[in-house]
Amino acid sequence: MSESNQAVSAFIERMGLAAQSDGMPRIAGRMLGYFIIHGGPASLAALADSLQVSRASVSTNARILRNLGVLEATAVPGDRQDYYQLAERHYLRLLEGYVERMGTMSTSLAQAERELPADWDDAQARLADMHHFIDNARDNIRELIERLAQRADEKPPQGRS
Amino acid sequence: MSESNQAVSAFIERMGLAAQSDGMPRIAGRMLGYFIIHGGPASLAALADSLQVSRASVSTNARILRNLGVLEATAVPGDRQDYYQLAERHYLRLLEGYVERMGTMSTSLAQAERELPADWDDAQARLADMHHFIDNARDNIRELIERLAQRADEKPPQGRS
DNA sequence: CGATTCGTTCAATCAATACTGAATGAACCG
DNA sequence: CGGTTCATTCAGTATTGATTGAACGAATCG
Repeated sequence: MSESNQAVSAFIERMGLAAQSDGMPRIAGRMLGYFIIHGGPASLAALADSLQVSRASVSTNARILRNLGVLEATAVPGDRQDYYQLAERHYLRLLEGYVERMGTMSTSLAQAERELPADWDDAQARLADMHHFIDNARDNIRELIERLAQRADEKPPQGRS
Repeated sequence: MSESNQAVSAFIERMGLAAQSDGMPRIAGRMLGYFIIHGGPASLAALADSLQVSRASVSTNARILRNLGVLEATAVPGDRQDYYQLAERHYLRLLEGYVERMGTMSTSLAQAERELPADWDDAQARLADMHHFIDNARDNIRELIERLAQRADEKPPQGRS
């Protein structure tokens, strides 16, 4: 029992670090870890209690995850607290985040190509090269997402607690 | 001329922001932007001067980019300064970074599966589900990288300044 | 209604980390 | 060899952004 609890918090903490290196607040990552382990709907109060952070933090980070589409709000009949649970195929959203960042990258490149003198031959070549690559990669990953989402549809995720 | 300079520094700054949202120091991003625009080998002194930052910053960020494989050291005959230039297909390295992070994610999940009680049915299911997805995505992106790297081999990038 | 229980927001605090200047050491030059 | 020019490292500063406690407003219940 103490064994498992140890493993659980280690995992949750690791998720926090991983989130951080992805440019996300650490608490958001830990919350995600919590849900992966404990599943099911959980109230903000329960999260704050379990992760030992303030309710304010839980509230703001819940919103972040909700906006990302990783968490979704749910309701428990007869209880007026807000409950959250993992969104179906929440991990797809992480990839979508990558795709989005590549999108802004792409538009930056396009803008540079437009605004720089056309006879900056070398610069234009490098911009176009990179731009082409990014768009290509983006399309591929997007396609990958759709393929994976579809495959998950065939064998939908199981089991609520 | 003032027009282009304006566009150049805007682009460089944008690259800085993009780098930051990827969890990288802003100056590293700006350096990358510099090289995309100006190409060719550049000395640390030139970078520091052009980007208006200290030599110390340029030095440490150059090492970061070098370790990432985005920049590579080069030499100019008759000049003993250190020169840097963009690595061939530097953008591939960015994707590789994603792949790597997915790798650590994957091992975290594996470890949790191992250390948690096997009869935590729901938790194990969620872990396995996510784990499976991540590995899948990782393989796909890795494959994508190879495909794109290969395609670039056929029509290798042109033009030095 | 009055009291209570929530969730959210906001100002303030705290922690992390990027950046800098000065010091150090290595490589070259006369 | 002294002198010079670099790059790097390190301790300190500054900035950014995450986290918190307190205040507020909305909803529920007796």
